[in-house]
Amino acid sequence: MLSQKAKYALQALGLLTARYQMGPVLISEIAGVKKIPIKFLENILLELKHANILESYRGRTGGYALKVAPKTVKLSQIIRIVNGPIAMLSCVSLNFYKPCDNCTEETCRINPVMAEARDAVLKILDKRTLADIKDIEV
Amino acid sequence: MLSQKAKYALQALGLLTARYQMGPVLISEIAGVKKIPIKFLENILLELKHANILESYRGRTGGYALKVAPKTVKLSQIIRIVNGPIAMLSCVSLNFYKPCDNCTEETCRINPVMAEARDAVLKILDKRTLADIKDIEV
DNA sequence: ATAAAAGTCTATTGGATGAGTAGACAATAA
DNA sequence: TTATTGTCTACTCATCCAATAGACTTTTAT
Repeated sequence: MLSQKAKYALQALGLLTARYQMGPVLISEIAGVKKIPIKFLENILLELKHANILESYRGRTGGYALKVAPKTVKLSQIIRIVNGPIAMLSCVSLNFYKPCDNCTEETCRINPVMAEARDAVLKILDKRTLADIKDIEV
Repeated sequence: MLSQKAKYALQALGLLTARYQMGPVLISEIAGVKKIPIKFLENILLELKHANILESYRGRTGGYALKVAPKTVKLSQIIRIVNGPIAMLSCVSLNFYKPCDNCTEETCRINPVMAEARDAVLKILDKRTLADIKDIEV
């Protein structure tokens, strides 16, 4: 299951996508619309900024905005940033690979099934972008 | 990511599948072969027994054994028992459905993507059974 | 009978992780 | 120059997970 943080991130991005190229949006506005604790949302947006998904402006007319075109940001990318690996086992993770304890990958029969499951999910999450989760009403 | 408990469960089931219809296997033997803490493994096997996947025998010649044919037990079923929902959001879970907070499923654009991802995983995990993760050497 | 060996079950511990908070700081526009 | 906004580090609190403890029941072998 996705973490609360990941859900909030996707919701916030849905709003920011709808406001793409319409100037920065205040953290407090996003928090208000999406019912997200503001200080928690700060952390999340900052993390997405560090990952180069968002840009921010400080001072009076500050706020957050999408840094790149919505269609260029895959959902798989967002989930990896705010939620971690997509695979069910670290030993089949493409971006967070780590061998299991006591698991010889050569003879392990679980590994190939989980690799297949990972590919199935990625097939979905790689072809969907922020444009697909854009808020309808802004 | 699957929990440690789920990994251990799958490993233990791999061994018990290889020993199907060969009499009960001691918890201590499974623990030894698979390097699983014995008391932890006890809990896991008991849970699988309560879910009617395993049967047990007490006393001198006791142990655990598969209760049903390996091919009849889907991996999706095992994962739900020892790890919980397969879906990434509770609001798209088939077996553990629970609406998200503040999430109106009618306008939510994230929901349908996650439903699609869930189906993709289930397509894999529903067609694979214990027979597919059976240990090679016993 | 009875002792040894096995699973059963409830409760507890310790550590890690997650959600959320606090507060000082830096930058910017009016 | 001041109010407003984001930045950053650290912290708290609760929950969950992995693992353990120990008393209990059942069964088999002697």
